[in-house]
Amino acid sequence: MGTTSKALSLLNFFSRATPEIGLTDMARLAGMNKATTYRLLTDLAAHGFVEQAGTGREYRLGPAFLRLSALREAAVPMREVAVDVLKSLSIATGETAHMSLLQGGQLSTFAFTYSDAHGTQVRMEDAEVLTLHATSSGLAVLTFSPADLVDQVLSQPLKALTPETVTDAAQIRQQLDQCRQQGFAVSIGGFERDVHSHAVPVFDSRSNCIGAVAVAAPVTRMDDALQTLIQQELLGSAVRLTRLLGGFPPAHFRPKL
Amino acid sequence: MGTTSKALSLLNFFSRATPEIGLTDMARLAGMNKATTYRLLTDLAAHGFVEQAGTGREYRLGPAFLRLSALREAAVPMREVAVDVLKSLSIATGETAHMSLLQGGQLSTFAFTYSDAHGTQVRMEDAEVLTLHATSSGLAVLTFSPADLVDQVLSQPLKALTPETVTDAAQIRQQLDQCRQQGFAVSIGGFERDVHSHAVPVFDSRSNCIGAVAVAAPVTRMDDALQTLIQQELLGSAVRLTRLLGGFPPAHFRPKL
DNA sequence: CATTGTCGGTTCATTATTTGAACCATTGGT
DNA sequence: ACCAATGGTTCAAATAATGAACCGACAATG
Repeated sequence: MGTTSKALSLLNFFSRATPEIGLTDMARLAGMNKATTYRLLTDLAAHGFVEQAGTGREYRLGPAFLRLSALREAAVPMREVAVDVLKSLSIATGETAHMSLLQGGQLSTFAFTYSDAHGTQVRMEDAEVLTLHATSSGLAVLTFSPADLVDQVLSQPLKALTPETVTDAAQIRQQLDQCRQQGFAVSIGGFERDVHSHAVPVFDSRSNCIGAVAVAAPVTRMDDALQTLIQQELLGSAVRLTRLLGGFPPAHFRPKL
Repeated sequence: MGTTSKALSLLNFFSRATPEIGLTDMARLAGMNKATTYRLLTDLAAHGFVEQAGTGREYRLGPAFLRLSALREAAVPMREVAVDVLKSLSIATGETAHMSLLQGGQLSTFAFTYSDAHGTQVRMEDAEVLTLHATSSGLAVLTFSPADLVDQVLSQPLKALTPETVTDAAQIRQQLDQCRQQGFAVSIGGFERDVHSHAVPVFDSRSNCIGAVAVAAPVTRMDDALQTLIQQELLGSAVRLTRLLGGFPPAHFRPKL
């Protein structure tokens, strides 16, 4: 791995749960020498990609991202486009709609909309990491990802996030087959208890799967009629989103509408 | 310069005006070999920091920034805090208020609010680069920056953005002296014609100047009363913002209120 | 329709940078 | 007063970055 990649990979250790990381911890997390880690962090800090909170304190993500994400959004108004599509999706289904993006092997939510049709709704958080094996979005993405990513994910021990999480690799592969046939993936309580979610992949201009659109509803509200509605709306929204983002569904994405 | 810094510095060439840059152009801009540039861009692309638009197309900023800026904002809700302060500032003055951040020698706007007190108002753009010598924010930042940054900026030929832009280094140093005494900087039509703006620096926890708050009004509306109002409100807002962001004004920032 | 220029991308011997074990200096807990 | 952390630093050894030249593809040009 090149030096640049090492430096950039450090940024992936920051998360909602651990927004600040000390030098020693970071070195251990990255499996790198402390001196190396220090120099990389210093380089990142010089460009505002990380900063140190107080005096001699831990590192956290820097202010550069504010500027660069504003520029990105100005060049490619992805979030705006996504929110538009998600909004109508959540209105049509009466449930929470969200979109996630795959970046460096991690899937994280980047936009979501709520419906006000019901008092209860599934709550989302920005930039939350969605496990690939335990969410409908993850399954949808895996289904249309290169085999080596699938193998890599499924060869590791799979963590059960709820009692309902499917952690058996063979069983997950079955789910992927089903998703390939139906065009959408399903997860019932696999990520959060009492949440039933459907997801459909989204593709870029080279037909690589870049993420997924999903609708999440409380299991108590889910019935056949709602499932059918969600599946139809979701497939339509995902295809529309793919097109709006300048992407093309691959040849092997043939949902039976 | 280390490899990491080189890679990160490539990102600075993207701007609102040039959101996409080809390999050859990028190499020329960065003054680096094409092969080097290619490898760096590839590394950046692997982490989602840049991406290629179509097939064999130019590079642009990638989707990683969406995620990382969301995480940054979750850890350090700077924008939220800033917008709150700016909102009351623009209400109090009846004019456009904005805040800019200094990153890697570049000052760029990262939040702004409008007032609806008048039909005309100064318009802002997100992530717009503010020149250090031709804007009130730039002058405010320079005033409280290390001498070497000031020297570096003023030793280069200064570009005139309007007929009113002050491009004489000695004259600018006078403006900096005045800002040091008054606590705020002023620019009349130096960046955009017919815009009269005031700015006050903002500091971090180590009392380094990290940016500025400013109020921009049409020159036609500016009179003594408005100037006094803006200066008072601005100084108060900047100090409040510095505190809210966990910063401390340095010993030599002594505005006479 | 051949010519030329430019583009993104690739190669590989040379070279300069990164690396990491050991070492400081501080801090905070016991 | 001690010990065990921490962030930060050093310098010879090892490795990764570098850049001139080179491709193949495409577009404009004559």
